[in-house]
Amino acid sequence: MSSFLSGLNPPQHAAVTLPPQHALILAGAGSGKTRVLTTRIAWLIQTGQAGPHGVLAVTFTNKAAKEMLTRLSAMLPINTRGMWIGTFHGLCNRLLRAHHRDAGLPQLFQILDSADQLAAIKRLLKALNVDDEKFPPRDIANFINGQKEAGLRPDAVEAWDDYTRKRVELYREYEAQCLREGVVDFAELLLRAYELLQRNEPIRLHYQSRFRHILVDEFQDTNVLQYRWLKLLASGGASLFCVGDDDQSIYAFRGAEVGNMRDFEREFRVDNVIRLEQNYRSHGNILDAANAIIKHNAARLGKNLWTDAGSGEPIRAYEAFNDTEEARWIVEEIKSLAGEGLARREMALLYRSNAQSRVLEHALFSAGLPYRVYGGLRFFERQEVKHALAYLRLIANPDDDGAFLRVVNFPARGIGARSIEQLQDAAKNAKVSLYATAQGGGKAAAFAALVDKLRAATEGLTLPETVEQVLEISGLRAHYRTEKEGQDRLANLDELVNAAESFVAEEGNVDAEGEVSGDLAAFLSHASLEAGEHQAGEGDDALQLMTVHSAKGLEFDAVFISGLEEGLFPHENSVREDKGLEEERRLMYVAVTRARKRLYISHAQTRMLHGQTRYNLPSRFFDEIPEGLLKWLTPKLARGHAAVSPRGTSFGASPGLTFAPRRPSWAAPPPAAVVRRTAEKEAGGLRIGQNVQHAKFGQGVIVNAEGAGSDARVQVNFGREGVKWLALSVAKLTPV
DNA sequence: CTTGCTCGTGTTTTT
DNA sequence: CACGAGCAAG
Repeated sequence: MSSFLSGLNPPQHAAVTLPPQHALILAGAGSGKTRVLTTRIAWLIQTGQAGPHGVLAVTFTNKAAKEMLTRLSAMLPINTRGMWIGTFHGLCNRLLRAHHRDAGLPQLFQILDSADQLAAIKRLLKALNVDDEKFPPRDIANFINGQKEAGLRPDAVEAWDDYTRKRVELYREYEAQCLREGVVDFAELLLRAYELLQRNEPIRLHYQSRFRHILVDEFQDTNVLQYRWLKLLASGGASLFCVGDDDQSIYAFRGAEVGNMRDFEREFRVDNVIRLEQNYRSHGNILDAANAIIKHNAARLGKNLWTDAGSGEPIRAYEAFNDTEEARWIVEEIKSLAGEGLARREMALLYRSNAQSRVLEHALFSAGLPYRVYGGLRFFERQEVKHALAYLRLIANPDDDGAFLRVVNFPARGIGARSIEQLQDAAKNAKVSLYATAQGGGKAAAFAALVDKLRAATEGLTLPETVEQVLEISGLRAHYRTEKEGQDRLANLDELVNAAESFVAEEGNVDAEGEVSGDLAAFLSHASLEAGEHQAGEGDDALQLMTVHSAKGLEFDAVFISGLEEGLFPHENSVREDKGLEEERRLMYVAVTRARKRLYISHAQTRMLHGQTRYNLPSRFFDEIPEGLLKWLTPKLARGHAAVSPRGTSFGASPGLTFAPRRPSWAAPPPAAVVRRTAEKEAGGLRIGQNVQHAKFGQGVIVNAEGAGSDARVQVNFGREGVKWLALSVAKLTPV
C-alpha cells in the first residue's frame, strides 16, 4: 500500500503502524527515530485515521520541527501549513496568542529570551533595593525558572528558611513586573499555556477533542511541566506516541526529567514499548565504543545498539602537549581527510564548552580552512540587532520597560543615569510604564515622541519596510555609520531587513488576517524563540564547529571530539553532583554516536583557562573505550593507570633529581615565559606539570608547589580524586 | 553626560 | 582572557 512503509525494519514498521494507543518508542542513536515519527504521522493521515489538523507533534528544537515538516510534505501531498508541529515553546506561544484574553495577556505580549530575563531581574533588584551580592540575579533567574518548570506559582512554593522566603518574594515581584510590562519569559510560555488549558474548560475540551494523536520527539528531555501539559491534552482520550532515548538525556540541568519515561509507561499503562536498536549510521567500532562507554552508567532502561555495517576504521586518539597543539593537529587531520575527498560540511569538531572554540577557530582561520560555528552569539542576540528589536517592541507595546531602557539613550540623546532614575521613580509612584511617565516632559518626552513617531511612520507599512524605517528614524544606522568598528554592525542591520523579508515570504508566518501589527508580533516572537540559526554561509562547504549539546540530532562522516580531559569533559562541576557524572557520560555517548565513518578523540596535557595554564589528566572516557578499538597516534606516555614512562628517571633511584621536561619531541617548544615560570616553581626536584603516581590517590599531575627542603609541598590534581596539597617528606610520589 | 580607564570576577551545557 | 561594573576626567 503506502510506498513510504517499504524499507522500514520490523520494529520500525511495528511502531509506525501501531493502532491508535499510547506507545513508548525507545529509539537508540541513529536508529531512524525521526523517520519513524514522520512516517507515523503520514501513515495516520493516509489511512484516514487522522486529519492533518488532528495531529499534534512536539519537538525541542526548531531544527527538528522544520525537518519533520519537510519530510512530511515530501511523503504526502498535503499542505503542512496550519499543522500543529513545533517546539513546546512555539506551540505554547501559538496557544497564548490565540487566547491571549483568556490567558490574561495583552495581545502583543513580548517574549523575553534568557538575556532579557536576566536584565529584567537586575532591574527589579535595583528597584527593590535588594543586595545583588546576596541574591545574584543568575541564581534568582534559576530559582524562578526552576519553580515555573515544576509548575509552581509563588503561592505554591514552600519556603522553610528566610533565604528562600526572600527568593519567593522576588519571584512574586518579578511576576508582577512582567505582567505590568506585558512580557513573558520562556518558562512562562509553558506554565501559562498549561494553566490556560487547566482552568478554561471550553478551551481544554476544544483542543482535547481536536488532537486525537499527540506525538513527542526527544521525550527524555521533557520536564515536569511539559509532561503535565501533555497529560492534560491527552486526557480527553487522545493517544500519546512518545519517542525517546534515556541514554541521550543531556538536559537534566535545565529541568529535564528522564523519569518521565518510566512514569509515562506506568501511568498510561503502556504495553507497547518498542525498541529500535539497529543503527544505520555508524561503523561497528564507533558503535562498540559508544556501547562500552554507556555501559558504565547504572541508571538505564537498557538497550544495545548494533549494526550490520562493517567495523570500519579504528578510533584515532591523540595526546597533545597543549590546546594550541591539539588544534594544530586537528587542522592537519582535517586537511588530510579533505584530501581523501571528504566534504568539509561532513566533518564536525565538537567540544564540551563554547569557550574552547576560540583556540580551534584561530587555528582554522590561520590555516584558511572554511568553518562555521554553531551556537555562541546568535544573530538575534547581537547588540545592534537587539537594539533594533527594542524599538520594534516599543512600537508593538510601549509599556515594555525593558525595551524602553535598552534604547532610551541609544544612540546617545543626553538621557543619562540620573534622568533615568528620576523617570523610574516617577513611574513607580504613578504605577505606570516608563513610556507613559516620559510623556510628561523633559528630555525623555522627546524620546516618547520618537516612539510615537515611529509608530505613526510605520503604520500600514509591510514588515520589512517597518524595520527599514525604524533603523533610519531611530538613528541606529547613523550611529553605526560614524562608529569606526560599525561596519559589521551595519551589515547585520541590513541583514535584519532581509530577515524580515524572508520571514514574511516564508509560508505560514503571515496570518490570514495579515495585519502588520500581527506580522510584527509574530516576527518578534520568532526572534526570541528562534535566536537565528540561519546564519550566512549555511550552504557553504564549511567545517562544522559546535558544542556536544548542539550536535545532538546531527550526524557527520567524520567527528572530532576535542578537550577530553578530567575537569573539562567530564566537567568538574558535574563530577561533584551525584547524578552529574552519568549525564556527562551520556553527553560523551551522544558525541561518539554523531560519527558515521571516522572518529577522532583528543586531549591536551595543558590548556589555557581563565587566563592561566591548567594541567589536566586525560578524561576517564579514554579508559572506558576498549583498547582494541583505539589507535593512538601519539606515543603512549603516562596514560592509563598502569602506564610506564618510556623516558625519565626513577624517582626512588635518585631522589631530588630534576626530571627532564615531559614535553614530547614532536611538540613545539613552549614559549620562553612558560619555561621561566616552570623553573621558578620547581620544588623538591618535581616540576609543575609533572605526572606522578600516589599509592592511594592514583595518578595525578603537579599543578603547584611551594616551600623547599623538608617543608616542600606540592599541589597535585588527581582528577576524580580531587586536588590535594601533599608534603614531599610524607607523601610517596612516583613520577610517571 | 559621556568617555575611557582600572579593577575584579568568573563560565558547562540551552529552548 | 574578557567582559562588566565602578569611577575619574573631559
